[in-house]
Amino acid sequence: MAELDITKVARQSGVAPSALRFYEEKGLIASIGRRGLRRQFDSSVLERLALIALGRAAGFSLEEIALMFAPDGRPRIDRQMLADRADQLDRTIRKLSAMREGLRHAAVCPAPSHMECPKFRRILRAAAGGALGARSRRAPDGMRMQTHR
Amino acid sequence: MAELDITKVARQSGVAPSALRFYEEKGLIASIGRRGLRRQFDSSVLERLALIALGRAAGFSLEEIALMFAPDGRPRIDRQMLADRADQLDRTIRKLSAMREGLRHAAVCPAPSHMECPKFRRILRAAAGGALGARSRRAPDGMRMQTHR
DNA sequence: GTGCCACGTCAAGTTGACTTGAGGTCAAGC
DNA sequence: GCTTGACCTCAAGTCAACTTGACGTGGCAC
Repeated sequence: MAELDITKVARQSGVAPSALRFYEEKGLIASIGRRGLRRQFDSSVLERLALIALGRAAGFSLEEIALMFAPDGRPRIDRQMLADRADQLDRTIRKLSAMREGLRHAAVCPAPSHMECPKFRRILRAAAGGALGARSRRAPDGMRMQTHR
Repeated sequence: MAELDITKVARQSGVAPSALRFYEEKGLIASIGRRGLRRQFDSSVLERLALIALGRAAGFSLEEIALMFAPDGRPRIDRQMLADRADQLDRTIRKLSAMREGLRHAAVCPAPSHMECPKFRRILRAAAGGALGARSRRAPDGMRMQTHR
């Protein structure tokens, strides 16, 4: 395994150096040493970062992800937790699919105002019942994709 | 349309009073007046809150949602924006579906460690290419569902 | 008429995941 | 040998969407 400095890791992983330092501080990754001041990483860190990205994309927090790594550094992923998260993801996907259909309809709906469209109102009720009604359960943070910044 | 005070609106919508005040401050909802100090709302605010919830669930920020209401208070939803968001949602759904399959497989995978499973590694590469690789495009905030707070 | 309490305001705090800024250090090129 | 520039540390700032706290007020029950 080759050694990479933080800049190379950043370039190859797409993770900002500041984020890499942050991850190290949180124990999510570990540098293998220093060359002078500079952190050196084993190239396996790239795989680790991919795993972290996977976890984040699946909705785990960094803290939860940290718990998935055993002290020896190898992944120690709780299979039940994975199954639970898969189910949760499944529910989310269903909700988003409904949402997508709603948006798609609203985009082409001939009603002068969306509020006058029965289908839109139905979706609205579903959203009110689904996104909010689930009793103290927050709506997903959403799928913000860095539109403008 | 009946008048509701903030407590009733909170109860019926599931939105906390502090959040309702916050929404009013942001111009997302408007109170119809006061009874003494207390805000009174037209019952149509419930529909509005549902619309806000729908927008949030679809991934719009409060700011974006605010722009969807015309000054007269009626929804002024940009159909192109909806179509765009539907497409974005679609991409997100695809990504999450892949993720779900990955999790589901990992949960039952017989390999002693996930890193030794070719399928898991394939998913990992896909995640690295999808969630991170899209060049300066952030991974979705995720589908955190308030597990433990 | 008067006390209570749920409202009100406004500023500040919270959370997660980072980024930014100030000030310091060191490996390498000239 | 000295400058340079990319890295270092540590604290503080950012962003979104609210919540919390401190302190004030007025409608309603008694």
